[in-house]
Amino acid sequence: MNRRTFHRAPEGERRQELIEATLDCIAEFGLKGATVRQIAIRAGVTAGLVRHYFESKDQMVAEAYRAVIASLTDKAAHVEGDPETRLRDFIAINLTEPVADSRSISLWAAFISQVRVDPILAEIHRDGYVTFRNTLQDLLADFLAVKNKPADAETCRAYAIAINGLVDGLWIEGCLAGDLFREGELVAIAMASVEALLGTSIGSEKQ
Amino acid sequence: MNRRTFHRAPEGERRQELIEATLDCIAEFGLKGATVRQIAIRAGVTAGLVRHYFESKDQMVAEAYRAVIASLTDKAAHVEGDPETRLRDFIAINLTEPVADSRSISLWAAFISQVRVDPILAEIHRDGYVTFRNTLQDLLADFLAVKNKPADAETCRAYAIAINGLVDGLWIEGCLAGDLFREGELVAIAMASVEALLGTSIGSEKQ
DNA sequence: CGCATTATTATACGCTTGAACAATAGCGGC
DNA sequence: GCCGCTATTGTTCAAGCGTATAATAATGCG
Repeated sequence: MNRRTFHRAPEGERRQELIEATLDCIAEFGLKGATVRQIAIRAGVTAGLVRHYFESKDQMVAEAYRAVIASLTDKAAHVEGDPETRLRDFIAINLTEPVADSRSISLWAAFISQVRVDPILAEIHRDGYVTFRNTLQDLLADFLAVKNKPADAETCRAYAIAINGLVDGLWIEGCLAGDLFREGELVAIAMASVEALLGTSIGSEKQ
Repeated sequence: MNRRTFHRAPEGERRQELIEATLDCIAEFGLKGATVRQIAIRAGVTAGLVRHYFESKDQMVAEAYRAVIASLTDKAAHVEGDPETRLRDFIAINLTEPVADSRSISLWAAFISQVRVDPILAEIHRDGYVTFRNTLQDLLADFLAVKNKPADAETCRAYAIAINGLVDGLWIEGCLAGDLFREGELVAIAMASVEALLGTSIGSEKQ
């Protein structure tokens, strides 16, 4: 009756492994397929360990949601360069892998479907959404200023809502039916659409 | 030990009730909370009855997904009038209740998160998406023809992708954070955006 | 009205779930 | 090199899952 050998992982590392395993299971089997046992197998540990790192499975799932939102927003929030470049990069990043792929949207959708059910997830979601749209709104304000266009708060708000919607919608199309589009087609359509919306070139032909 | 009294429902009716109850449970408790027992309670019957109407729970859920897609697409697919009116109505319908509300997106997201997992749901999804985008593409072709604008297939395709993305994205924003917008704001932004994208008035100021 | 049909209830079964807990193996400090 | 600490294992438990099935009440037909 021998017990398995194992190694004691450094504190934060094992937590991160468990969160990653949670996301893998949700993406592969859906929320209801992401059981404590399945997650433990994926992480290469036994089920009991989950409760050593997290107060409950629900808490682990909530932290996994934070990780998903971070992966979807971090890259786009850290674009650099002049406003025009940043706007172009913002669009391109959100419509290209790894942000735009079927795993991302499976994870996103799994959590969104729980937002109405679980107030904790709802709060995490709201924070992420507001941050994302504010990032875009600031970016647009800088861009319009450079282009000598009206950049009052109300105008920027409307543009941010529209472009946020456009990017989100194209992101979904790309994630769910990527095979229906040609290479680079979605990014090109997004660039052209944003230029039409803002009535200004964003230099997308330079790309 | 008395047995409950009950009434024998006409064939199709009880099926419909069970599907509605399934959707109610998914919206309220999430996919994993939509158990056979919970669904039966919601429908006012006992759990055993489910298997009298459906081969399995999975089959019932798949039919429920078909019902969701129908509820999201039927109204918009049956707009009437001249092309300009149809385009306006198409946009307005998709961004107004009952299509745009938090229950709709919870249901939609719950199923989307399973599309990668379940091939049957994937097929239902694909059919719905293609139909929806083709409806929009045909509508745009009619509209552009009336406006004496270029309406070749490639142009219509690009416009359909962009506007479909825009409408989907605004739909999500409205569903998930309706309280962040003023009454009619999303529809107004959508109309203005579509006009900018197409470079043509769609008569939205008449509304 | 009585009978056959079947929609519906009620109960049971085997399995999986999240959680609890005692036993133990790895590891850092001395 | 041993020892104490604790991260990890392995087992157990009650609850809930989807499904199967037998009993029964409602309904339509002669």
